[in-house]
Amino acid sequence: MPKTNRSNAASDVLDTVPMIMRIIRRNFRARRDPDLTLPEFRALAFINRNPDCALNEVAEFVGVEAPAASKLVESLVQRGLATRQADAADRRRVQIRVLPKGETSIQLVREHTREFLNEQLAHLSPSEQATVTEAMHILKDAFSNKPPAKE
Amino acid sequence: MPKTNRSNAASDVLDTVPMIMRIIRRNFRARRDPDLTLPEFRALAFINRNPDCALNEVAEFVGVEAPAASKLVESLVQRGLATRQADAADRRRVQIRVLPKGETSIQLVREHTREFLNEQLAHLSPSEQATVTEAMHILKDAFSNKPPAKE
DNA sequence: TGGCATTAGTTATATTTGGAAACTATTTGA
DNA sequence: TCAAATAGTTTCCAAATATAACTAATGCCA
Repeated sequence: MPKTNRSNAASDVLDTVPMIMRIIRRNFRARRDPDLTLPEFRALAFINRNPDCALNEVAEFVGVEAPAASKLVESLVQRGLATRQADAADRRRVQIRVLPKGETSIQLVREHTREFLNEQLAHLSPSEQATVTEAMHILKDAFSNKPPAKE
Repeated sequence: MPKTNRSNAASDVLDTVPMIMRIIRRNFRARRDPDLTLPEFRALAFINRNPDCALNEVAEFVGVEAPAASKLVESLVQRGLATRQADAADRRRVQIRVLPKGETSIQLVREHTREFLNEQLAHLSPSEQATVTEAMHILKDAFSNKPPAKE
């Protein structure tokens, strides 16, 4: 049985991370590329992180069924943001990739958000910034070392 | 204005927070109350944080227009998760509240997520946990002290 | 090898969802 | 007191999504 209480890092993460995420999302909504819906942006970002990914992976990540993902990717392809080609090894699969145009589109948004966060964190002291940086690295390791929680 | 930070806390936050959020959301999706959609859950959580809030506040938070929010809240009310009563001071407004049933529904999900995070962070050393906790408090302050992003 | 089951993705159809506009009720304010 | 404004709801329509059916490719194993 897992121990509870104390000042519990998990509770702090659960309080704080969604809060920051809401703020990021609000900022995103205000500044987003007007002809890129949020699911489209999310799909594009996922594909960018996972080059040559399959359609069902995109579907799972965005949280929609295969047909919706198919149309979503289709529209990205139509607009020259991504490509979709049959996998040579298994010709049922498609390999989806982000094209330079799509990449710049993502990075633009990302840069906006980064600047926004920078403003928000500008008033922190150097030691506070160092603590934040250190914590982020700790968390990144903690979560990427054990990505899937099996059951 | 202090530009150009070396190891840039903002970049670290931007790398890490969305990643954790994706993991939280995947966990949520796997365990969520099957008859509570994600917008419904988000609305309920918002109402819980903001008792007696108005409809347009819910709408803005969830990111939909008023009619959609109206239907959403209606469905919460129908299922006994929330109440909606006219504000005595201004009878055009509604005051929305979470009912005990809705509250337990939220807290159940929250508790699941907290346990999940706890597992993920269980392997951190006490000093690492302390760093995380400290960073979370720093970030919470940084973001709640300056909620509106000026231009 | 042949043939059947499975898998990935697309197309077709139906349902649901969400938005704009119109409407009701209430408040403001001139 | 009446016009304008505001909060929310209802109506109606367009867009988004799911389910089901379909195509094509692969795996399996007899």
